[in-house]
Amino acid sequence: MELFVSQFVNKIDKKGRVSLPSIFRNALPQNSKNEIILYKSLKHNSIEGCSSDRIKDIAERINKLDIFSEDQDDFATSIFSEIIPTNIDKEGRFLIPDYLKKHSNISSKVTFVGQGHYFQIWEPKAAIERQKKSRARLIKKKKSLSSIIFPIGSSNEK
Amino acid sequence: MELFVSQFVNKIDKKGRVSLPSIFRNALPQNSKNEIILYKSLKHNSIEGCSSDRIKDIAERINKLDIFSEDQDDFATSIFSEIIPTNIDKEGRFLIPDYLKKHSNISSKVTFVGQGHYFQIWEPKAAIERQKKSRARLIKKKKSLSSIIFPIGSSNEK
DNA sequence: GGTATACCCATTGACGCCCATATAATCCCA
DNA sequence: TGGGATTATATGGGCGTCAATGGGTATACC
Repeated sequence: MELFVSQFVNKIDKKGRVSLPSIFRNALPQNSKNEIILYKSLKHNSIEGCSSDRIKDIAERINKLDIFSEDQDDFATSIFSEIIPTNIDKEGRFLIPDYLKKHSNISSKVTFVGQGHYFQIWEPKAAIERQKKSRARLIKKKKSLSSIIFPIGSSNEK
Repeated sequence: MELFVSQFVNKIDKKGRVSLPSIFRNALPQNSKNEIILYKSLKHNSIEGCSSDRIKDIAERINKLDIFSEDQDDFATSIFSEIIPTNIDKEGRFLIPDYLKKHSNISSKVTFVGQGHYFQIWEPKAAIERQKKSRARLIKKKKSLSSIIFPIGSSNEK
């Protein structure tokens, strides 16, 4: 399966349309190239997107839960009600619903961030901030990890 | 099979008619696009709706329960006694019976909430409340039930 | 008759489809 | 390998279609 990788900044035009980056379009499965699914990120003020195939997989798993169970009800509400299918036009553009724009402070430009099986849509400045933090966290983790991996007689270089 | 997904707020007109959202109409099976089944939610002050095909599915599942069990009796009573088949007109609108409106405090507007194989109809403010709670619960449950929701919002970076 | 519901038609705004252009990327051939 | 030619991508805008809504009227049922 193709993955969503790399990063792109695109404009939102007067009509609210924005181009899905070409290589993201190519990463969509053959049978559903004209639709993507958008939803609020559970962790960030950003939007996440994926192919409809991916959602169908999840839907099947949820539907295998007991129809009268609490879990089934919770998942159904949290997931099915919060996802937005969005059509991609012949030029590869789509519309971002207003409430998702608000959620992520998006106005005139967006940054697409590949995340493998899905991608994120950020307000460009927020995307940069997020990247900095995430990088800093990684470096910090490496240090603590190295103290575990090389606990004794490790080089003292910091 | 098509699923009921996403959310829509629609108006109830003077005659009591309300449009079933277009993508919900499309999600109905080909053979029964002009009818939906309405019933009280067992859990909430909301209405639930689905295609007549789904009712047939549920009927089969109930049949498979032990015919002398209490569950069988309870389900049959609570489900089949109170469902309302409702016609959809040429413009895609239908009428919500008064007693269902009262049950869910509906007056001039409703929120349609996709739940996969079925959908809910809420008084708009109540819908927002319900969504907040359910989102909070999902985030809390995320880790223990990650096998199901992993595909969504699954960046595991902290 | 009075009430309720279905069908028909009209309006408005949003969205999809089509075409156009500029810039960037790629190709191809000398 | 250089440089013009071709193609692809991102973007802009016109216009027709459809969805949501409003309202008139016919039909049915009590």
